[in-house]
Amino acid sequence: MPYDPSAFPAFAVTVDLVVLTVRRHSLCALAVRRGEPPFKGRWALPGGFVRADEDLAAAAARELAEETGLLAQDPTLPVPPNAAHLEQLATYGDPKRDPRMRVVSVAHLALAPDLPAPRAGGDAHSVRWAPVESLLDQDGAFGRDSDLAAPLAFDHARILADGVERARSKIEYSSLATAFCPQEFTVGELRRVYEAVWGVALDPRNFHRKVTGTPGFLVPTGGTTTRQGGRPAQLFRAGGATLLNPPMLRPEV
Amino acid sequence: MPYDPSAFPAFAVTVDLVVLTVRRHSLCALAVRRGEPPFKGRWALPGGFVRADEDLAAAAARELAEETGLLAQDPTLPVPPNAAHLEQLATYGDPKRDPRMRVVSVAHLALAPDLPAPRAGGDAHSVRWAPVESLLDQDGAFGRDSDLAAPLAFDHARILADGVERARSKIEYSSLATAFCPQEFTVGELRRVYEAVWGVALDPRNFHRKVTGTPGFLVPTGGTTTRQGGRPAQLFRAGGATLLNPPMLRPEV
DNA sequence: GATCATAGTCGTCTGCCTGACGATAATCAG
DNA sequence: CTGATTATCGTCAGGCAGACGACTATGATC
Repeated sequence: MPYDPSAFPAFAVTVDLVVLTVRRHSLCALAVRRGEPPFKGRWALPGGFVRADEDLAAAAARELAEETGLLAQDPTLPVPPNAAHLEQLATYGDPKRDPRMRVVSVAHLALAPDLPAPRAGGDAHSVRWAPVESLLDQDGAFGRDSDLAAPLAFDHARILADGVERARSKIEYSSLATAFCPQEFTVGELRRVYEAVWGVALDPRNFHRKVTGTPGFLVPTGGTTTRQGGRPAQLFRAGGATLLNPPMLRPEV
Repeated sequence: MPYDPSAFPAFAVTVDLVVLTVRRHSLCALAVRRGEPPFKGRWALPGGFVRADEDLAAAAARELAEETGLLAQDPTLPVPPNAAHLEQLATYGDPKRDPRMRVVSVAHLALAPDLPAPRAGGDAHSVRWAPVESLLDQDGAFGRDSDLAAPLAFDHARILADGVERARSKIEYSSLATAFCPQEFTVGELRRVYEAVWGVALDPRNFHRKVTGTPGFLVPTGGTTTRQGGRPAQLFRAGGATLLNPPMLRPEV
């Protein structure tokens, strides 16, 4: 294990972000259009270089804020209205993943509520929310006329797929699905998050029983809302519980 | 997102290994003694630089083979007798984690059966299996006379703790516990793996019912053994199933 | 060889949780 | 007022897990 500082290969280190949200009953990811080669004009995940004196999580939080205006959640602070969950996903370092040089990318996963306003910064033509199926669909089933038909740049399709799978499995045994909801939400809204992330339909009655019967998962705020139509629904906030036991298993195929 | 190859900070990238095994009913990790500063003489996780044209997984497999003679499992090949499970764990990149320079370490988790022979290569004084509790015990409860009393070098205690937690949670919902067993093993041996990893006692009858009743988890080889004493036990191999559904939840506290 | 300790294997019972689904409640659109 | 929509409560059967009794097959000990 030689440790001569001049005797190691130099790498570039980046962070790439899988930013997920639920809009219109569909799981969407943030994509940016590349303005330079390689893959110029293609869609890619947001990301950028880690600075020389910057922690990986800090770099991911900075990129997230630059692209979306969202703040990474700090457990020691009260939750601001534009907080997103941020966690490290995995690291991708295939020597050929970037044709120009050796780049190791530490991918992060961010889960955000549906943003009412377009993102701060960046122009609307080069950054957008897109349903994950269309981003992952390499065969162009979403139509040749769509500029989303081309696969994502670099190995970003793989990174996105890994991030989606992480989100899908993690909401099974944690309360992470609330990260997709605004601060106050109804049981039905939370159920639609599960349905969008898993791509299945859930029984509203059993779901209601499960989430309201799990101690610490939801705390009622006392208010009600009819924003979904129909009978007014109770509003809840996320409770302190982070681990669901027993988990809510997604339905079999 | 500027991409000028000369305009990015240079990082060193290493892989560190959390190699776990079960010996004498106790979860143990591989530790190496550092021969040079910083942290000279302290115990650390095995690891080393990623080579200029080497994939991260390949670097981890190489280090694993160098330290233990174990081969990383390749799903496309028949399982050799000295195969170990290897997966990426997480990446650690605090700017101050190495006092000499900026080093980003991609930690990997390896699960291996108890090795009957000492490791090939390396001398016995600088590499050893140690119970994870003693490695993680920073307060020296294992005695000042033990050279294990000092905490692990760098942020390796944190990495080890993350690896142990990954292993603990992953054997809940996967068949990964078989990676700690030899190719053929009994239900009782598998149960002792769970008990060692979780640090709890499990009911032998319920455990037997669960693992033999889960399709694809275990396949009987037809043989029996009495190496544990008592009534001869059936021998099994790991089946094709990798996901346990429903999972085997570890008992509450 | 009888006895004992040890480990493995098969059953039983009870309670909890889930999936399926009926029924009722409270709103809005016509 | 009627119907559509969503929320919420209840019921029931099946599956699974925890607790634990019973029996089996070996080696060790007397």
